[in-house]
Amino acid sequence: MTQNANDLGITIKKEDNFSEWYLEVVRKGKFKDQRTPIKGLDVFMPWGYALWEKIQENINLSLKKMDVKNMYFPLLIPESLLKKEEEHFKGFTVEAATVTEVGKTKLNEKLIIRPTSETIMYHMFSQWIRSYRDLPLKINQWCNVIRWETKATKPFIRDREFLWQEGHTAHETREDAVEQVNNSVEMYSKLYEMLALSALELQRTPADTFAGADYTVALDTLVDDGKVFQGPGTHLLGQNFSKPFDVKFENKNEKTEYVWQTSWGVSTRQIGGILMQHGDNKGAVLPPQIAPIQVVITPIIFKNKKEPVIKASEKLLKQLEKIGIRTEIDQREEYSSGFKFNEWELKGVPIRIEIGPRDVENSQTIAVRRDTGEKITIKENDSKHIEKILDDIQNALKTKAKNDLYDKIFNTKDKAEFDKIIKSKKGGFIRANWCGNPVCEKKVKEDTNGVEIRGTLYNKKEKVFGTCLYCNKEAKEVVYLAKAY
RNA sequence: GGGCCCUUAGGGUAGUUUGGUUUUAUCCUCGGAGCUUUGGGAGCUUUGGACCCCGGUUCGAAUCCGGGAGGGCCCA
Repeated sequence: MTQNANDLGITIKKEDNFSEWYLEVVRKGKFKDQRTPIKGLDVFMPWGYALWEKIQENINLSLKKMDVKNMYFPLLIPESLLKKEEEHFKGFTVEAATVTEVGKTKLNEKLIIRPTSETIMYHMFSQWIRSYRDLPLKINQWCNVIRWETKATKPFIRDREFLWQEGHTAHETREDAVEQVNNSVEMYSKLYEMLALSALELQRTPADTFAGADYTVALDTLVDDGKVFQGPGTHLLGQNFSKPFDVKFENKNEKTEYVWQTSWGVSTRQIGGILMQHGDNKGAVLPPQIAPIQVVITPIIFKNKKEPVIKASEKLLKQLEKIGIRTEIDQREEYSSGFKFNEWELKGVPIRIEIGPRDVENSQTIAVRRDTGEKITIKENDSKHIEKILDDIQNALKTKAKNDLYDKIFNTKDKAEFDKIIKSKKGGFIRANWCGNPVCEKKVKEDTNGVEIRGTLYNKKEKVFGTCLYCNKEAKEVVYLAKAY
């Protein structure tokens, strides 16, 4: 290998310096380009954006099943509107960017670039909803939001601008709203199947609940360095917004009531999660279900032997496309085969197929698995075999993610055990018991360099098996703790 | 919120400590043109491309000082 080869590939090992490794994967796999003039506002490169499109496809299908309609709301929110729900306002103004002037004219009122759209949407909801016949109202929007991080940014994981979907629903009863929360959580766990990520569905503590919500459920994943990575969140807003925003309806008994609401979203942050979880020292490893290209065919072209190789490649392409496998032929002649192999490995395409003159003679091809590097001989016309390998890869990644998660949940029954495991400096989740006192919650985070209570299992009441991890008094809940990204 | 490090072509770097005819800035890679190649990052010829920004010190600044912006790491 030459010096050149080193520079083109991943030069930092995942196990040596996780953060730097991650940045190389993002850059060299051409997922994002960070070289913009403004911190935390990056360019999504086609390969990175294609992943987002796959996530959108998956979510849009689920939305359709739940009868949620896509809409679009304005980018700017008058400050007075954001202020209507006090907790919400407090939670978001710190990172909100505002528009204060146009040309040389100062605006009468600050316009806030949406950090999330509850307020602008519910202003409209109050005008649309009159009767129980208007409910449930279920809408979603795909958009960008701005949350101005002041310090550390990290592509996909912590950006100042990111893309997401935010779903918002209004219901007649609390029960209906809770059911929607359950449906949304299920939608996200389905998405996680596609991403081959494994997560705990955790209900956040009151201190960590979405600003203005009754409760929040979020999917927490572990990444390789043992830190927790927050995935999609779902919030039961209750009537906290419908009251200040005056979203009322007349029920069947002709009585006026406030609606019950939910909101939920998943962002481009997931892409970072995929790269962190599955990537290796050769670059990204994409789960087949989300990979924009699942199979890349690299014809090995020799002078005078080009025709049959290209012909065989095109034939295989057609076969694979016929059974719905996203396939591409890399016909570029200016690059050597070795160069192409490495490049597709950086990008994380699940299977590479090599077709050279020798293979054409033997009526076969060589498939190489991105996750294991295994070389598999595929007989001509056996495209089903390729399909099976794709399934195998998806399952292998999923299983690994699951093991990574469950291998890193450590049980502690009291303060002594908890302190001991903190000292041993393992990453991952700590499963412990908590008295429910927010003071203990706060102190624990302070004393442990940021290991925080992430919540309790959602919809699964666990039996307390010890005393509070901080005060050692009687515990009320089983909680999961971890250090967060 | 606190601390530390970094910024030289598209990417990676040498030079910065000790300011100067070694500086119209090194090497590799990269882009263009051409020829030869292609089973794990091919070779040759030719050509192109950079001192983050603003201000200060100085006869003279990539180099020293101040500020800003951008990038990164660690801690709360």
